[in-house]
Amino acid sequence: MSRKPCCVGEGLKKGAWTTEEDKKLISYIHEHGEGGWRDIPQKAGLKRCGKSCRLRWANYLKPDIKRGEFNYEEEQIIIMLHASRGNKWSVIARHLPKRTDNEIKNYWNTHLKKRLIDQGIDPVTHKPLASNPSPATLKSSDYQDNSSKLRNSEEQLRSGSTSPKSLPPSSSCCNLPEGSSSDETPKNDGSLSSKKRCFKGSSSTSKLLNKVATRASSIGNVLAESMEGTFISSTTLSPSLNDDFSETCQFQMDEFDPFSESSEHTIDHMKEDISMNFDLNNSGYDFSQFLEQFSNNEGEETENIGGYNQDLLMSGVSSTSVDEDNLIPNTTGWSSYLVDDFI
DNA sequence: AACAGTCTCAACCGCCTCGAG
DNA sequence: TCTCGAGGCGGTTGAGACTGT
Repeated sequence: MSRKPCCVGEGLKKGAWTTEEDKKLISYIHEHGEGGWRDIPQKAGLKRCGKSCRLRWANYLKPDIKRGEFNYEEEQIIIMLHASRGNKWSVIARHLPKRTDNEIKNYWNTHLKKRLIDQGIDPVTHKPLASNPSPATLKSSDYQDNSSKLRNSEEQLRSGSTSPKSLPPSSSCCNLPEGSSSDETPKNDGSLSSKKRCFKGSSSTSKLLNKVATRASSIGNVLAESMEGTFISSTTLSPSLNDDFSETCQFQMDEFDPFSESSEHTIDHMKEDISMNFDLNNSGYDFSQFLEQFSNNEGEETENIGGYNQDLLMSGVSSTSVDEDNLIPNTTGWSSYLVDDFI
């Protein structure tokens, strides 16, 4: 059954919006509020499709939209959530306040996806591609050289003094002086592409992405199972989450600490997402227990130095691959943990 | 300086979901 | 229960910006 198009394109304008059109739309919505999109073009004096108006408002004009580049932590959230939810951009957007699904989708397609591929990680499955060049091409000296820079850059990120594109690996690989690129807006000064190319060549980035992918894969599997309801049926949850589950997750809620507001927000939405897919009350599942379990696993995190845990990545059931020698104690946060492991 | 290739992202398209009648 | 329409969503496109030669 074919549907009638939402707007019959008689005299309707398409393409880029002009400032004048933006003003009209903003003015109208400020006065009348959102909704009734089909009628808005006529009432606002716009020769646009209602759908186009809604998109323009939602993706660009809405006052609480955070524009500009994604910061480091936002990237981690996107990667993790993509691992668990796939291309559910609207769901991912709910975990990133003030970001639109369209923006996240674009950022994934133009940046994150390519970077994962470059590092030998399948952006769809978040598992290694058939031939993963990353670990073999990484030099341990690279990690050491970059570790301090990574810390500095991350501090900049936290303080909001750096632009997201000047991510730790990016800035360090380019050997740019501290701060030289941090306050630039690539889109304005044309430096975006050069930075991007630097990023691709970063060995520390390889490591970082592998670690992120590892976590993404882990939390992705857990969340996916949870949301499908198979987690409850296939995992012993009573009286509490079992050890296998803990090891499988490889995910410590403490790591969210540096996210501050966003981490709280993220966790809340994770609860929401999971609760939407199965009845937590009936199952006896307690999300706070879930979080507590993760927190209590501090120190059980395992990684393979110089590469990443292939078993973990490949299987998503990582409990069989634990490197006891590389336990990470006293993780103070997701980001610092990632950085710490470079040392 | 000119051209070709590449990248980015705003915007569009078409399908899906959900609520009202 | 069914139909219809508004809004939402994810995939795709293409103009403009940028880079390399």
